Amino acid sequence: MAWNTAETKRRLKESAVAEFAAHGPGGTTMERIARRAGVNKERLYTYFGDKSQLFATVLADELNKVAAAVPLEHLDGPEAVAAYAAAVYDYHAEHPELTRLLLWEGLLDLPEVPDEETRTDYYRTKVAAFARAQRANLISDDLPAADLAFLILALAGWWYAVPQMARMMHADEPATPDTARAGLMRAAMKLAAPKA
Amino acid sequence: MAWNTAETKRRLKESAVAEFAAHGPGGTTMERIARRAGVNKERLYTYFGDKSQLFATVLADELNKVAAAVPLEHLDGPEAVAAYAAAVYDYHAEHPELTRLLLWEGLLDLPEVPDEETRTDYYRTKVAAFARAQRANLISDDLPAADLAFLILALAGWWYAVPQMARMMHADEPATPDTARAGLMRAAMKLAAPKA
DNA sequence: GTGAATTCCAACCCAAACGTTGGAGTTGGA
DNA sequence: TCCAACTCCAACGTTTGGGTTGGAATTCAC
Repeated sequence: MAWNTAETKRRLKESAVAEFAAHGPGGTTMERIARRAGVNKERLYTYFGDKSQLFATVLADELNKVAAAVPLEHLDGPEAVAAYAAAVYDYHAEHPELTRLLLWEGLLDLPEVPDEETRTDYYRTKVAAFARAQRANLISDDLPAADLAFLILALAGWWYAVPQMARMMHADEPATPDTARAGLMRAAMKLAAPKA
Repeated sequence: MAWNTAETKRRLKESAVAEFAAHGPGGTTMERIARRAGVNKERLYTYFGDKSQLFATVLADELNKVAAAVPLEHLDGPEAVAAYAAAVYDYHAEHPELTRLLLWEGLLDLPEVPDEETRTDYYRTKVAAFARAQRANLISDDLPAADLAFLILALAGWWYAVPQMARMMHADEPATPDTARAGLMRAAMKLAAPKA
């Protein structure tokens, strides 16, 4: 059988993403990552360095995707903000591993984050879109653009950050993904609505 | 020196809360918990069972506090909702360990949570307060009460869940705890404002 | 084709951490 | 006062898991 280093690396990283997302940096073992990829453990060390380096690599590569995800060029009103919030919500649903990596990164509370520059730039473009819409009087400007953008993401992300709280708060009338999504859109719209 | 089992237990649990909150279940060692408490490791096992039992105990005891925290009897309008949001935000700031435990619990994604009954009841009272205010036409009723309450908590908690994202999104105009708090209150008020 | 460099793995080393044990000190009741 | 029960700890056994090594299979340059 021929060597295929690119494929081996890919498999290892894919496996690392899954394991780190599922169990966090502390709960993950190099052994398991390698086994899941069907590759010898030693490959991890030669390709990616030790465990913490591997974790940093995974964070940098994957969370860049999160920051870049869900394109946002033009916001022409509160409805567009609601649609954006819904798209972020859907993105979380489709990529639970990335959401979990993001939360785990938050818990590490590093003074600086892998690839902070690039990711900051991505977020900057989102904030800029909100700021433009504010200047054009298309959406409310009583919150700083960065706050507004951040809080929209909060509405979408909180469901995934504390699913147990979501379950307990909705004990009497269980929330489905659809009702959650609808409520989220309505809330986003209200946050973005310009004063009458 | 006289024995003092109650005090020993208290010290151990306090220490466990701090360690688990800081490093998560995976990153915490029984050794460190015991050392921090100035007690022998073996005490942990006789008093609390193994590591996972200890973690479950800590979660149950401490997260009950979170659910019960920030009293909320009567909401007489959007301003009261904003004040509640701010109080929750302040609570997170004062008890970062509990916030972190909550997030860690969320990441474990257990099918059931320690002490789920009791905690559900606490959350139920919060939702009920929102529902009462809605029926009295004091706040907006275009969102289900549970959704509204949950999203208010989202606004307050997201800052602590993903501090790195907060930092990156506010790169150009750094947010202080005060500006964050002010923005949060404004947002909460808008979510709760009845339609004109 | 041959040898140097590369990819891969089984087996190993060792430190860390979980959990236990045997025994010494302390208490309280009969 | 004596002993049964309890509190505590130092030291230990064992497993897990991070990281390495020696060597076999493969590739590629010449």
